[in-house]
Amino acid sequence: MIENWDRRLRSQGYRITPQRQLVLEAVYSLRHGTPDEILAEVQRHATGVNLSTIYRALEVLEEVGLVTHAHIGHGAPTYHAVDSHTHIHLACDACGAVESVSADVLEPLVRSLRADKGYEVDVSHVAFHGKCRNCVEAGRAGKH
Amino acid sequence: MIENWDRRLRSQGYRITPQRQLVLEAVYSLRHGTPDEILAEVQRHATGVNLSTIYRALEVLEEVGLVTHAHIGHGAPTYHAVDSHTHIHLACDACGAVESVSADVLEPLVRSLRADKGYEVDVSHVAFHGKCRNCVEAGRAGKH
DNA sequence: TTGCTGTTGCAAATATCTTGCATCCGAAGT
DNA sequence: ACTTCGGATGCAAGATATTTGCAACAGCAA
Repeated sequence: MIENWDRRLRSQGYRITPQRQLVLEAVYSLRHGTPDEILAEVQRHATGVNLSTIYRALEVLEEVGLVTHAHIGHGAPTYHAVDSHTHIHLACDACGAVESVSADVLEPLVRSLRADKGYEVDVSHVAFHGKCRNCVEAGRAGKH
Repeated sequence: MIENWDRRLRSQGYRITPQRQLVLEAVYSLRHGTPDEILAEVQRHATGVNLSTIYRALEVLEEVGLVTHAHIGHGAPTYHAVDSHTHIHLACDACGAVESVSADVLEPLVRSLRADKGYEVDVSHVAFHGKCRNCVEAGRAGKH
């Protein structure tokens, strides 16, 4: 897990709690997950934790920059850890697979949007929809 | 509105109904809108139309390629017409504004993802999160 | 005009996320 | 270690968003 995650919380006036640590660990062990999935993972170690606590913990962890989320699917945001290696998501509408690629591929685009529009892309939040190699080759339709 | 929209429906075995036409018109007149907004627009002409009909109509219209949707905000997908001018959305997490830019800016990226990963990006579905020029300059925080 | 079958409206069911509140507990000060 | 204060949690109810079952309705091909 990340260095000094507890410092990050405390320095913003937040407390260190078992629940927050569990949520952060869950986000790390699942490489990315929805609040629901994170709840399930957390509950493997602490059954009593409530879903609302997951939401509140994720909100705080995001606030201090330990996790971010991206909207990959329909309504369920996907949270993932903020680590050294920022990545973006390629979601397949046909089979549901999600692959990650380095955010470096976005650099030229990010630069041009900044230059032309003054718009700052939140890179960690980027998710593309489309079809993965397998589904393209199999000619599968993308039902979303 | 698009040429032969009714043909598109009928050729896939769907029927032409007033509701579907109203929804399609609404999507055209709002340039993009959530199911809720589309309902409101439709109801300016036909009060009795039900929200579930909007959802079902959008599903069918998307199926035959007359509209698409992108996930701009949290849970609310935004639908827009499939017309000659494909565009992508730049959403501002600080002020909520959404601007559209031509999808052409994505071309190089799309090509490289296709070449390197075999992944086909659904361009009409792309939405970026970040901060718009105004909010960058004002130093506003992006609360999502 | 008729009949087959896709469509709609309505209400109820899901799914997802948020909030009020009483209780609990982290951590700073002693 | 003990106390105290305010942030954090669990629970249940509420708010939003979307889907679905079903009976009545309505395209449209013959």
